[in-house]
Amino acid sequence: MINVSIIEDDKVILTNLVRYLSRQDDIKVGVIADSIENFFNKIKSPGIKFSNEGILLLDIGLPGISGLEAIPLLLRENPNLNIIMLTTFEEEKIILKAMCSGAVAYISKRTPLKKIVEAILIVNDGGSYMSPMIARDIFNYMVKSNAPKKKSSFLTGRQLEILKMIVEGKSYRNIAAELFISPETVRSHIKNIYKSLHVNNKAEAIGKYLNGEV
Amino acid sequence: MINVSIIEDDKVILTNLVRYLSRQDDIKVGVIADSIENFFNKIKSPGIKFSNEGILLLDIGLPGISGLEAIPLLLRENPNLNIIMLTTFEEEKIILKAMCSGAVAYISKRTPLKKIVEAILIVNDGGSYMSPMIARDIFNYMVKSNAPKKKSSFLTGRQLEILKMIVEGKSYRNIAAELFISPETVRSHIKNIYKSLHVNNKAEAIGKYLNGEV
DNA sequence: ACGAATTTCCCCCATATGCGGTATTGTCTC
DNA sequence: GAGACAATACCGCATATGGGGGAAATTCGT
Repeated sequence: MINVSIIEDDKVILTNLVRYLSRQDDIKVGVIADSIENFFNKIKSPGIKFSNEGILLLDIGLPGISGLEAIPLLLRENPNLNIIMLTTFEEEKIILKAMCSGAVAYISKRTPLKKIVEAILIVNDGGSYMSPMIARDIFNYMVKSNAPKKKSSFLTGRQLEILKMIVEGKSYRNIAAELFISPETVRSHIKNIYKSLHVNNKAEAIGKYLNGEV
Repeated sequence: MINVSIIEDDKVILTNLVRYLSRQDDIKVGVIADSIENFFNKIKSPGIKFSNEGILLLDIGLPGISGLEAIPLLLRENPNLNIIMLTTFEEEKIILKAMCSGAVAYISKRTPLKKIVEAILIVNDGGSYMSPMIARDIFNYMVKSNAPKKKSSFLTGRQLEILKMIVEGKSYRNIAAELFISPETVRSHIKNIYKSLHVNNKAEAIGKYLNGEV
């Protein structure tokens, strides 16, 4: 039995959700609220028992504290809560922010109720659900954030190999041993790496590497 | 009608896929191959027509050139190709790499054929499909890379201050000068930082810092 | 096949870094 | 007021690192 709580300010959507979810065999509708404040009041009141290990359907556009802002608050109190964001906005930035805040799934309110139930089951199973358009946005984001990194790479294969080992914290000596070359050679390579990257010490080189500037 | 090509070295899986996909109304099976090399040969041979605007199901673990390595090659020639990765490995790193390389969807081979067709339709529609477990991995990745700033911070304010300067590539001497303290003090702090972080050189400390582990 | 680029190796020398100690001062807590 | 800890500072020593050279072998591109 999956305990599903809901925070949603739109009466119509909320009613439909509660009605539909109540009919599902494996789902038990828990606390329902129309705002974050309201929700916190309810779960603190003695009459209501809130399962803090279940699933929370959370509207992103709430009056007062927004759903987005509420994610960290909710997770701090209930770290095992699985939050599924509900929203009408499928904008990339909001999605990314929600994901980074700790929500585990993201569903458009236009999604049929049946799919929402499916998402709940998936999340309960340790998975994560994304509407296809949202998934595509995320893919695009990932591609975007990684594609323009290939611009540079002034470095030769050997140099890159050695730089990686530097980043891993290996000493010249270790690198030399691992590559079966002389430490002097390693030093030479590193001098050249520094010249190519326009840096003059390990720290900056590592910084550039880890920032994808290599 | 969606044109779906397939590169997959496992005969059984390939046969099943082709048979099942052929039966679908909206799908036309295009070029099939068991390796990247084979695929390129086929699409270059005059007898075979390859729709470079369709969908390509691409196995990630191919002999010779791997599916992962092939993504950029394929996309360079056919920028409008939608690549769906097929794989048995649902490891986070591979997924991220595939996504970053330009694949638009990622499906486990364990996924039922019906779901694979669903994914093809979604991708054809401009969306993106991810198996739930993969989606969860991605969420976790996003969260990890942005949220966990609270976890650690074993470091005192002064230590953190100094670590930041280390990361910026400053020498002990520079740091000392900037903080109006003795270089010896800086050395002391750094010794303590290393102890706290369980590292024993700059490189590892910088790595931890830039990976958000501090 | 020739030159460019890459990879390999060595020298010297100054400084930086890592690790082992020890010690003083102030602050905070119990 | 004892104990813990942060911040300050110092010493010595071994190794690591950065910068300056030079030079041979190998691979690569055209």
